[in-house]
Order: sequence, then C-alpha cells, then structure tokens
Amino acid sequence: MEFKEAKNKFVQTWGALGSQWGINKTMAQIHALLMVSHEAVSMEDIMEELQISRGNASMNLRALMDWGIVYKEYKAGERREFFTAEKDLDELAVKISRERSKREIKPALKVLKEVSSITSDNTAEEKHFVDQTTKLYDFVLKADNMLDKMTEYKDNWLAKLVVKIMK
Amino acid sequence: MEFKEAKNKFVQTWGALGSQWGINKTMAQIHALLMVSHEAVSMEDIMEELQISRGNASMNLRALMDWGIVYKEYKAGERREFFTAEKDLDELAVKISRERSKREIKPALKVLKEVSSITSDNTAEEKHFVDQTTKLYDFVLKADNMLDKMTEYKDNWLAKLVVKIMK
DNA sequence: ATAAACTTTCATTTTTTTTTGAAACTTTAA
DNA sequence: TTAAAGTTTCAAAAAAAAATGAAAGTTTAT
Repeated sequence: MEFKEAKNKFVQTWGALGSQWGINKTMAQIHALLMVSHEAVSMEDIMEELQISRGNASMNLRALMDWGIVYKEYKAGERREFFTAEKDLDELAVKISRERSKREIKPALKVLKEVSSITSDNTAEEKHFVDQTTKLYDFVLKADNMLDKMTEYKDNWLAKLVVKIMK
Repeated sequence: MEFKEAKNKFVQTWGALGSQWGINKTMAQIHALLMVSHEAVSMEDIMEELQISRGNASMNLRALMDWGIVYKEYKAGERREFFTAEKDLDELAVKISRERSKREIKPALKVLKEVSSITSDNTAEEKHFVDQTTKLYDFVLKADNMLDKMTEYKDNWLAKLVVKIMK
C-alpha cells in the first residue's frame, strides 16, 4: 500500500467510525485529514481532498473548533486561514469526553434525576420505575465522574486515582 | 410529575441519547421501555406504547437481542412472545462495550495497523503519517483493553486492576 | 393436515440528516 | 473607499437512515 492509498483509507475509516458514534462523517473525515497532516491545511485543500462543498467544509470546521479539537492558524503574509488538529491524543480524549459529557450526559442525568423523583404511589410498577431510574442515575453519574478523572489525570490516571482513594 | 409522564420522558430521553451515540432511536426507546417495566412486555404492547409498526418493533427487538441486552421470554399457556431487558447495569455495560468493541473498534484497529505499516519514503509528510497512525493505534488499543478490563471486573475493577499491575 | 395466531422480511415510503451553492458578509491591501 | 480575496450562512436539494405494511413464513393446537 502506498502513502496516498493509506491516507485515504485512514480518512474513510475514521469517517465511518465517526458515523457509528453519532459524529457526522465529514466532520470526522476533516479531523482525520488534519490529524495526519504534518502542516496546517487550507479550507481550499480540505474541499479538494475530501471533494466537499465550501459550505460543508466551513460548517464542519466550525463544529470541530467548537469542540476544541481543531485550531485556526494564520500564516504570515497569507490571507487564507489554515487549520490544524489537536495531535496529542490524551488531550484529544480529554476534549472529546468533556464535550460529550457536557452536551449529552449531563442533560440526560438531569432528566434521570427528575423522573426518578416522582412521588410514587406504591404500585409495584411505579416502585420498579423509581428504583430502576435511580440506579441508572447513580450508574451514569459514577461513570461520568470516572471518565472525567481518567482523562483529567491523563496517562497517570491510575496511580493518581489510587492515591486519591487511599488517603 | 406523575408516573406516566415520567415514564414517557425517560423513554424519549433515552431514545435521543441513543441517537446521539449512533444507536437508532426506536431501538433505544424499546430498550428504555423494557428497562423500566417490571414484567415482560409483548410486541403488541411495545407497538402500542411507542406508536410504531410491527416491522419496526420486530427488527429492533431482534437487534437488541443480537446485542444480548434484551431477552425473549415464553409465558406458560401464552402463544405470544414477551420481552425483558437486562436490568443489571454492570452486565448491561459489559455487553454494550463488548459489542461496540467487536463491531467498531476492532475493525478500526485493523485498519490503523494496516495503514501505519506502509513502507514510507522518508518525506516528512509520510513520516508524520506513519508516526501519527502508529500512536493512534497504540492509544486505541490501550483504551479498548482498559475498557475490557474495567467491564470484565465490574465494580471491583479498580482493586483487581491494581493487583494485576502490582504483581 | 389445517387454520389460527403470531413473527419476520423487505421493497417502498417517510423522516431525518447532511450537503450544496449562491448570496451576504468580512477583512485586508492598495 | 473600494474591490479583491476570502468566509459564513441558510434555504433548498440530495443522500442516508429509519419506518411502514403487506406478503411470506412459522408455530401450535386441534
């Protein structure tokens, strides 16, 4: 396999993986492209390489910047804007999990708390509902906190977590 | 908020959360419904409660069973099939992460390995590509293994993990 | 062996999501 | 201050994903 083929395969695969995790294909592809580019890439070049429209490129670049995983770069003497991806993978993981937590998990937790707080008649049905949603709330909260700590402490997370728990 | 309203809100929220994570809305809704039902539910009732067609119900129930998080149940003297969800949340987490790993992460890892193994000319561009995809491979592999261990050991995972690392 | 009760499948339709592209907007250099 | 070079926006179109429903398929009781 030669370079161009490999690069293309990587971009396609990353795009497909994104889709399966609820991230739009183009957004994931742009990210993939920038991840493996050794220097900043112009919008023009992104459009060309992924065969997408200007609007699509613009909107998805904005989204990636909102996520904090792609940066704009200005080159001296160049009018155009260039883009780079966060290339440090620990940092990338931190940012992705922060955003997903903020956008999706936290709102879901809020609802779980609400629905688990209904004042139940004591039918078995209602008891089971309250019980199950309460458990779910606790579980999701725990998982969310755990992920937060793992990413916050980065590669050192296990050691630091143990220290924190032991003291 | 009364029971019915709470139940509906829970089902809708779970459905929306599913969508955002690449799981089809109905599939997530059926799962939500079964999670909070204290007894097995017939397809008829699922269709009724979620206002969906028979085909839709059938296909998504099959998908949920393929994931191993919903079970068929036969009631004595009843012709119809009834369905229940895995209600133990640790077990649920194990199964979901196993399936996603098998379906999505493992294939992505395979591709990452392939593309990071190209015999690079030594242009800076190609070197960076190989370097970056290799790092990504290592990272994803590590994360996948970690998740596997965390879920395998369930709530006890931290202790067991530490033991394993220390010895 | 039959038919009633139920489930599955899949071509078609509907809905949702993504993409396009052209107009509006912004920035910069002269 | 103007126009060239570039970017953003958003209504409309296209594509992708999900849902429908009717026909085909199963199972079970008699």
